[in-house]
Amino acid sequence: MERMPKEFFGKPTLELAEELLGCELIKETEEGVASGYIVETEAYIGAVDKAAHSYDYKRTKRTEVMFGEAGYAYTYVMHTHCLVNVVSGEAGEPEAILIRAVEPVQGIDLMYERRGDKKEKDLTNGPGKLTKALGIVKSDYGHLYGEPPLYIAKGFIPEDISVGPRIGIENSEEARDFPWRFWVTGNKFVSR
DNA sequence: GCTTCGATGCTCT
DNA sequence: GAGCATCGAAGCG
Repeated sequence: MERMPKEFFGKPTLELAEELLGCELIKETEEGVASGYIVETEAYIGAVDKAAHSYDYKRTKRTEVMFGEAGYAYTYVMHTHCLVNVVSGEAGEPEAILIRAVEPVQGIDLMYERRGDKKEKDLTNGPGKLTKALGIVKSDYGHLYGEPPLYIAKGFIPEDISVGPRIGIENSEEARDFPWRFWVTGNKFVSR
């Protein structure tokens, strides 16, 4: 297994969002290792994106990590769920890539334990589901991807990639139409 | 304190 | 497969 070097994350956000598809996202815990291939991502570019927490360079305790260098984890707790992003873009630019879906690879038994007795497809086909399945928690906030317990490694090369508008941001005016969602065409673990 | 953020997992069909 | 109730934390004033 080959971990991504920090330099991998040092490219434009939209480009990185596409290249993350097929990469393996790995989380190590005391219970064991769980991982999955990333099959769906969304880019958030705070400077122009009303759907982002960091819109208009709004700097808070929560968005702070997005202003830093690329390659760090931005975990965001919403309700009972936890969503995970990869910080991208130049330092000072609040940009990140939300991981929306993965395909289970390692520790599938562990995922069933965490998620309950569901179909395999339901383990990780949503942003809140995959964090629970992999055991990603709020305290992973600010962790650098590349070091255990949370990191990204090479996976597979997607045959075909689709691009389209993002999901769940209807209240974000023109930002809702930005084609900043990427997914592996035809993969059944994509959320929809 | 009140508002603001959206996904999950029911149920019903 | 569609509609709806429900859930917690952070920001802001």
